[in-house]
Amino acid sequence: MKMTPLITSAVMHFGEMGSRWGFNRTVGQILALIVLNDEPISAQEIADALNISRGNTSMGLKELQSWRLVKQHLVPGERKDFFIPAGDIWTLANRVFEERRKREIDPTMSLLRDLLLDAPGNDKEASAQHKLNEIHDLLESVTAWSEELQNLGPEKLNTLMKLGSGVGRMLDLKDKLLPGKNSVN
Amino acid sequence: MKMTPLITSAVMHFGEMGSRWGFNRTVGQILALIVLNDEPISAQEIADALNISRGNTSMGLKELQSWRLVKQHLVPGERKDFFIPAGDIWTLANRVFEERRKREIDPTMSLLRDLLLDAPGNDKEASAQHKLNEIHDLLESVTAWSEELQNLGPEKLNTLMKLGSGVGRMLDLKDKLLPGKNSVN
DNA sequence: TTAAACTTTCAGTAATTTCTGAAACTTCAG
DNA sequence: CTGAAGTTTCAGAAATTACTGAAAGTTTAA
Repeated sequence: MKMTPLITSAVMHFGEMGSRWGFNRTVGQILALIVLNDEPISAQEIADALNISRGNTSMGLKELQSWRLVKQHLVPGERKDFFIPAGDIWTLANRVFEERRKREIDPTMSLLRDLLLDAPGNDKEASAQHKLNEIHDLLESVTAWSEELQNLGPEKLNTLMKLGSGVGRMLDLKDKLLPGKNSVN
Repeated sequence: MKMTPLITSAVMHFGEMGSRWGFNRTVGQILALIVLNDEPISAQEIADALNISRGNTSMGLKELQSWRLVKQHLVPGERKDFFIPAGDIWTLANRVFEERRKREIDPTMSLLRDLLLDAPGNDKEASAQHKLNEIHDLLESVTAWSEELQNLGPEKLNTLMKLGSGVGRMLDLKDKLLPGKNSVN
């Protein structure tokens, strides 16, 4: 399980970026190692390759499983657990996206909903509430849309993304062809 | 500058979420306070309202300015600086998005480009490189697309988002109407 | 040019987060 | 059963990140 220089660089980078992506250094490193490795890899091999404690490895793997980024792969004859990525690159990116939405947006939406239920105590509060409402609506649109996009599936999503500036033109086109169909939601 | 209960709750929550959104607790609190406050507010008032040191306040404001989320607002007669949001809610959300892309995606794209330049040393490296390439392409699409969407401007973007599941249907429609126009990029 | 009013910086401290490793637990072959 | 091979947990140590407050810096009115 000696890492090649290329893999080492990538693993180290994913470690450094880890905290910006919502997990910590070792979790990022473990993820990179599992993704870049062609073979299923055991917890012990991971600990050795990254020079981290067995306990830390176990926690990192647990977290990656909670993010649904890696999964266990049981090898028939073997006693120990092996790990592999939970899907292709596209799937993994999606999972990170979704999981982050849950952690970064959902709690705020829920708080905002609560705060908007109370009657404002005075003008200041009324104005603040109005702004909180704007934030809530924005987050709601973004959430709904991201779910929509996920439902499109990889192929269509790719078509849409590759469309580039064509999206703008397409919207115009649609307005001409299907007037009054804006309220699809 | 006594905060009302509503504003206090919101400010505290934005503080707690701060770290998940890419900055720290006080920065989140300061942002919320500036956004929810109708009047421009001075650094000293912020420090008092949040019970944080003047130094910390100054650093937080500096960071928020580097994110282009708040800006100075010079009041004619006054000596001190006042602060206000750098735009409406939509603009602010966009800035956070953009700024995070810079911090979370761009460095990785740049590393991946470098790693893909080297010739693979063996089969393992060749395979890893292939995966890194996939990641690179994915990030590139996402980046390009998010720029595209920003160029659409708020109104069109909103139309697109509100379209909901209509997007899928629209893509089908487009294929029928404009066959062979997929390669807009 | 002075000094009052304000801002920024930064060394040291406090708070938080991550990591280790030993102990407890689980599973299974013999 | 028993113990070997493995995993998980968690209290404390280490590392990182955030915060304070005093000192240095800046600006402007007089």
